[in-house]
Amino acid sequence: MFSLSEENYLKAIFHLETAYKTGVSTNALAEEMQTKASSVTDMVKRLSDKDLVNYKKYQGVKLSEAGKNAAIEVIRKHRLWEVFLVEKLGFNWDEVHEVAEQLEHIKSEKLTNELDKFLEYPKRDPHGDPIPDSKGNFSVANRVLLSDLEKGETGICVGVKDSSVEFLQYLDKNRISLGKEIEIVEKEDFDQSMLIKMDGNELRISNQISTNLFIKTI
Amino acid sequence: MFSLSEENYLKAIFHLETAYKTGVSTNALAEEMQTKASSVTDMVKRLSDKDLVNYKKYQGVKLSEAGKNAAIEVIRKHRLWEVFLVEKLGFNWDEVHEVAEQLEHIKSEKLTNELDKFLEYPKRDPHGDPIPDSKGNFSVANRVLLSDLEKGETGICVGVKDSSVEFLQYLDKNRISLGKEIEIVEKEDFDQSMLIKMDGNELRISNQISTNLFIKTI
DNA sequence: TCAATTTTTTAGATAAGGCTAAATTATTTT
DNA sequence: AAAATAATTTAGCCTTATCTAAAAAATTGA
Repeated sequence: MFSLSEENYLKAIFHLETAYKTGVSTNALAEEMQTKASSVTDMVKRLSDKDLVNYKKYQGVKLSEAGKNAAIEVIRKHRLWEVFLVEKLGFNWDEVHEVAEQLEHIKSEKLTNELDKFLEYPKRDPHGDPIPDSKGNFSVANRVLLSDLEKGETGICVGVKDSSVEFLQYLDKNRISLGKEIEIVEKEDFDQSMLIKMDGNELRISNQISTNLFIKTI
Repeated sequence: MFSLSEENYLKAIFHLETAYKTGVSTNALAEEMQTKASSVTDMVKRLSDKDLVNYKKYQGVKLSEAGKNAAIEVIRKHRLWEVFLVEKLGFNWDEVHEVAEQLEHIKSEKLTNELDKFLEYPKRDPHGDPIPDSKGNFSVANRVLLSDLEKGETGICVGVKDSSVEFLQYLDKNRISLGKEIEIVEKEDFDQSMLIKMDGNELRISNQISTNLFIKTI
């Protein structure tokens, strides 16, 4: 079994690896983990001793097969608990992250799998992120950013890239939620802001918003 | 907030205090915590610095009001999660302890209270132990041990004192569960074993069994 | 009561995980 | 290609929670 700290590092490395499709630098990992580079070096050595990562001095770090499996297991638990909190306990999607960060470290294979069953094997968490199944398989999304759509195109909102409380509350305030159909009425060349149409209403959104919304085109 | 270790100590002190209605000795606490007396002394000093316990050298330890509240909160969470595991995820009553030991440390008042609501404010956990409400109030049991009943008396099984896997599995094997009506057919003076009647069948049980079953007389 | 025994505390170590400051290696710039 | 800058690692220290061994206090019992 892995310690809480080890699991958090593995998860962070996994996220950086998939986001940038490259080895992860010490500094990037320190930034992600909100800690110091020297602490990262220490931990990365320990993970390397346990063969959870491949690490060579000054050359960053990559997850091994075992490390990747461990990271995916943590992510699976995190996302299942998020579904539980929203679907069963009535949490809002901006309230679940912190609690799921704790719940994701509970060690019990039976618990994870029974929870999965209880939730009827959800495919996505409340932010639209895919939930790995018990074998670690992700349903890979074919989704694009709203900012990639052109004037006249239409799509369905299927996920958020940024899942900070602030962004999620902005979306709530503007009635944007997963499943909503969005049409690009106008796209401003100067600042990339967009006028969109949703539920028959028009709404102007900045580039910072449209680059954080995942869309499935129809 | 308290560390995992602090919470476990507070819980252990609470259990020993209520079981023996007296201050808790270093050795007793070491035994309960499966650790060494010297480790207990260290921790007890830390708890005392935080005013969670009252401690004087060589005189054992007692929970302060704050310490008692913290302990009850952990116990509340433990027992609510046990109900969740059994009622919602289909765990058996001998499988829940280990997982609940982890879940009891999750910090989120909202989570605890929403879980309580989701479970419809259960009064007792799967072993018959009372669940404190959000204010920390226990429904105190008026229950006796099966071993206290005399020949001819009848009662309903309402809880177990020992909730080890072994004992619980023994009970399952013999179809003894909470809510069952039990009649004392015969009581053996020599070894205190009993012949009991349950569901129309007779069963002989040892003193070790009857001193670990809580009964409500009718 | 005073010696023997038991209980509890102190002292000194250890391991995980983190920090700061200094040293070292890589990468850019000129 | 040397100098400047950035990234990374090392060294040494801190905290929490644990341990063993030894010392001290409390209790028991002859």
